[in-house]
Amino acid sequence: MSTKSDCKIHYTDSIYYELEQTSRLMKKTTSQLFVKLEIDLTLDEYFALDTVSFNAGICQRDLAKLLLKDRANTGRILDTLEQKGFITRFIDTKNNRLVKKMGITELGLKELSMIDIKIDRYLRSLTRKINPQDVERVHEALKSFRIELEKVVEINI
Amino acid sequence: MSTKSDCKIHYTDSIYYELEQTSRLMKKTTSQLFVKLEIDLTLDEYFALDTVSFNAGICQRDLAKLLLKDRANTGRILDTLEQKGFITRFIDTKNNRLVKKMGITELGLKELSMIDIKIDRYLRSLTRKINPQDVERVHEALKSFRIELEKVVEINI
DNA sequence: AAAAATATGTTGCATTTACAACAATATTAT
DNA sequence: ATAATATTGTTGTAAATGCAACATATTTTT
Repeated sequence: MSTKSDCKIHYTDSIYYELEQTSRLMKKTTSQLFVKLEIDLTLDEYFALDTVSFNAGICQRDLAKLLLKDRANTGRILDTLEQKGFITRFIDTKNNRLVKKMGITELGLKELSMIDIKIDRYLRSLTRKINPQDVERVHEALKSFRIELEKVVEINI
Repeated sequence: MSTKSDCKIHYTDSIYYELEQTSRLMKKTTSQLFVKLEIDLTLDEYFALDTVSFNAGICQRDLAKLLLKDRANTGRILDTLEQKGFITRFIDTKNNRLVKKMGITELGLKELSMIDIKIDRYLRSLTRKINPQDVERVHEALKSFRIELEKVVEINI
């Protein structure tokens, strides 16, 4: 029979759980924010647009790696962004191979800065309640942990 | 025009991103492990079974809160665990309300300890490569960050 | 030169997920 | 006492996700 005094580490006490929960909380907060501010991009579309904006001429696969999505999903997100006129896609070559590169449009830039202005106020009110140094400490700790983890896990995108 | 010298904090530099990426990596590692070890529970089923095992008599909604899933999903996961004979469900009352409580079965306990033995070896080989103190530091930092976050976000389960 | 392997993007599909609507019951307010 | 509200679990549904298979094109191997 199992009791709370087990020596075994249970799921809810693991770092796995803490990561999952924190990640979900962040997603939920930001998602609720997007609804409240009447932003008509999904979170993923916004992240993609932001990432394209300062990686001009990136190809889909490289973007997929940055966004942590597979190629199929990334393509679909880009489809909607292109259809909304926020990015343009064009065929080019990378290492002598045909790839689809992309860039942000004027309309996309306008949309992006509009969203950034909208959420900036809210994000600041959030970080006012949470000590920025704590956030930075977690961020740094997470990053080195993640980099170690990447050495162990095999990912194919 | 946006360049890499923007003062704006981009998605891929945010703590949000780091959380998402680390969380995904952990999930992928563990998921690959389950396949390799030929464990025929999904990750979520395993987490549910583990959590039920030391929260005997918990009701579905409370379990949903622990598992960070909504009630619908939690119910479906429990359906499969019950169908496989790893848990039993029974009607009881909590605060004078009818609820579905549950407990782990003998078969479930056997399955759980079998899985635990299987993955223990691998998890130890993982933590051997990553400094346990670093892991613990990240874990603690994450936890306090998450608790602060919970005060800000509204969740309804 | 031919064959095998690799890189890139797309399509199809099955799974997971969240959200809303619902049913049943119990509590609280009027 | 009746109506309104709240709690719990289930069902339906639309969206997101990841994986495998495919189509093309290029590089590497034989």
